[in-house]
Amino acid sequence: MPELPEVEAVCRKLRRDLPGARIRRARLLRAAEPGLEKRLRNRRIEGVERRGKNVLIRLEGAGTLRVHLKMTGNLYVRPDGAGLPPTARAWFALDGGRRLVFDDPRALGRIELLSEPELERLCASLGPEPLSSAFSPEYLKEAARRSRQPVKLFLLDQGKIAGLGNIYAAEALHRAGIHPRRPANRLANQRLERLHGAIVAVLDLAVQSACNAYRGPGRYDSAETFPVAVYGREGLPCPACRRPIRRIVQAGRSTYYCPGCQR
DNA sequence: AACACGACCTGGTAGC
DNA sequence: TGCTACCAGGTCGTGT
Repeated sequence: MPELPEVEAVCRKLRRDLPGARIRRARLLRAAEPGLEKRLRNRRIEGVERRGKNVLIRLEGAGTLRVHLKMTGNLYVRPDGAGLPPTARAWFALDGGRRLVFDDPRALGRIELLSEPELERLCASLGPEPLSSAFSPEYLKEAARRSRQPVKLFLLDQGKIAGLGNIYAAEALHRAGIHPRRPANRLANQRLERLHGAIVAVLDLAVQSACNAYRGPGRYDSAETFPVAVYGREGLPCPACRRPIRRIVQAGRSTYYCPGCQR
């Protein structure tokens, strides 16, 4: 799924097409409550934003459409004639003969309409944006100090940092030379500063990769261009020290790391 | 508080 | 070929 970088790429593309467009008709097959369709009719789209892994589409006088892509969701604008993939879970007829399509093979993604207070509550439940100034080394030190969680799980907690997911958390830990099982509150300040830099560097690069990796309808192929060091590479040599990458399971999810580089 | 685990869903692939 | 088992970039609710 899309983690922050892929969601950011989706938002940037939508931002070229959506602002100012009007929703003529909405079809929500299984991604939202059916009553939503009527409430979206003839609404004008004001803008597109991202918060963590959420796509936020602001509607004039009607609140904000929140789209969560979960594992396999994608959101894009196509001409009407382009047809719908069989896994399209929702689409929105726009003016100008275009369609906003929510494609989600695994059907875990969700669309909901949030009122202003609901939107505020959502945003308040999320930690700082890792690519904003709110995510400082000082913030990371303070947050880590209060958590005894293994650092990998700490990084996945959206309430602490918004937008990191399984791939880039593992990649950031590898760059920072930190073992994923190490408790967050037992990391020295210097190592947390290094982790902070690694998170920002990994996400910056991944956003670039995700934005450049556009290959065609509904694909997010950042993995094609992002230089993955550990994720999904069990048994393959670490690019830094050549020792074989290990896979462990934390909270039911795979974590990949290098036993040589990460302590 | 912290952690494991199942649920939500479908599809791709490795192994027999 | 065809079946099964397991895996998957996320999150939430429940139980210990």
